[in-house]
Amino acid sequence: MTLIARHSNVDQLPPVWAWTNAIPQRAQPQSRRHTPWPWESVLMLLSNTLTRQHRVLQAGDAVYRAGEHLSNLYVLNSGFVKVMSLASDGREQLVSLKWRGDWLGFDGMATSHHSCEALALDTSEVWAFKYEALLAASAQTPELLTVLHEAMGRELTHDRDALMSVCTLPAEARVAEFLCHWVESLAARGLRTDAITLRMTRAEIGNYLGMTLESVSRALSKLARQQVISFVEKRRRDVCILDLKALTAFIQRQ
Amino acid sequence: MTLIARHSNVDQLPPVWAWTNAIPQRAQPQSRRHTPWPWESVLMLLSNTLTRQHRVLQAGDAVYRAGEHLSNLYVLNSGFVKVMSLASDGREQLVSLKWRGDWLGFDGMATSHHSCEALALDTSEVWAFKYEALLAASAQTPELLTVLHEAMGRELTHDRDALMSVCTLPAEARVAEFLCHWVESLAARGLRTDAITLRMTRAEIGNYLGMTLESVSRALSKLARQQVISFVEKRRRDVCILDLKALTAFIQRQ
DNA sequence: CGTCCGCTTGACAACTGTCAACTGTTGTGG
DNA sequence: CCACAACAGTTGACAGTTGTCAAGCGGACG
Repeated sequence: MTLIARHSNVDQLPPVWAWTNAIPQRAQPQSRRHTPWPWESVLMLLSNTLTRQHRVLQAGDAVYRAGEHLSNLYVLNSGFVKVMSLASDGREQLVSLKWRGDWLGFDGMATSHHSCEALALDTSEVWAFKYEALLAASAQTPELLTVLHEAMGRELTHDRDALMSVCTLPAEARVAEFLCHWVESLAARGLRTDAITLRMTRAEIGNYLGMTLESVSRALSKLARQQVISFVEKRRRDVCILDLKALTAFIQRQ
Repeated sequence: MTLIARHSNVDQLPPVWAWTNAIPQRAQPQSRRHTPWPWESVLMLLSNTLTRQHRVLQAGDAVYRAGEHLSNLYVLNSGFVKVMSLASDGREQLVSLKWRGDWLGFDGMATSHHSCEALALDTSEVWAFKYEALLAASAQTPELLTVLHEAMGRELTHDRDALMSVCTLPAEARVAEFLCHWVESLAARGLRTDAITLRMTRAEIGNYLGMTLESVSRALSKLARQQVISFVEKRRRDVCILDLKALTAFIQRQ
């Protein structure tokens, strides 16, 4: 339990946060691509200008389902959500993972009907905003519109990064990048980045990264063998990041 | 020149259109995922509510470049544009192809700086709209905001379809899907769909689909060998769609 | 006319998927 | 409380798709 290694730059831990399982720490230096955004002030802006509806979800519950009419956009206030795209022939694709502060529901804007499903992977809380009300408020408050567009732009950028990843990187590198991106997401929210709790099966990770669950398992085993990561006891979903530099190096070569 | 086969449902050809190389025909039944949108009325709405700046580009010219400040959004009025995402380590990824009526520039909304490059693959004309002016006008005209958001939603949906394609389909199927999608794009614009002019090298197609140029070449050769497509004379970039049903069948099985 | 570039094709190698066996954990019902 | 089934994960052997390398062809263009 206390075997989790800590990065040396953790000099002081802030008070415990209402955040799933993870203990917050000082904000860390950000990566190049994923610059921090003031999601806390965004949440405040939203609370001040709009009425919201809170919704608590258990793991497995859907925020929205494919085909549903787009009536709300959502902001994830706590927990962890996966977004699945469904093809008519039965293929499923995990296209995005969402953390605190992320928006949900943009995939419904093209046709007014959601083209994806958003499923909670952990106990989660979302704030639901009526799409119409959001648009109306945006007309009054340009700041709100900017916030919305920034979020959409980030989603677009993320999807394209994902596409580049599966198109240009070999399987092992994709797994390494997956872990790095997870770390960045935690860092951007001021959470500790020395250990991550994958609340997904190997099959889900594999689907997300375009490979089989066996390849995911092998890649993780190799990273562990090389002391880049380690697992907490027998819990193979709790990953300690032993050497972030080595992990990022894995993305580039091989 | 006249060797191009015609689908039997072409009973009458409308007058020639100012569209690159392709001759328009009756609008065809749309696919499930890519529903038609009234891009012509969108163009009219835009011309009525905003001042626009026309810009003509030659093949190779950039609509915008990565890193540039987001000052305009663009609507492609004619021609053909590719959008490239650039990684800091030099990798390049063709993430999107744009036809008439498509919007360009959303990738800059996350950070106010474009994260991609948009390069003309053919002589093209874009309409540039000041982003600030567009936002201001959207506050006045809700219809305009809806149009904008629909376009962003479509882009998001497209990117996720692309991700699912590279993650779940084998190389040959991806090539077939690429051709099908091209046909759908032509159909959605009322253009003839029996022949398409790829204004891209095999390497560009391969980059787009996450495979090597050799794999693209082999896949196209196989489709031609099976009479699903054919090439116009020696021009290996002009593809006739002989059997659209067989082509879509290629997406599913193998 | 010669070079460069795009494309095709073959031979081979390598990465990754498939199949199978095994372990360990979790949850359920007798 | 235990036996059992179901599920998640790991690992090995093997096969197959796809990448790599190379050669050759033909068109475009100076």
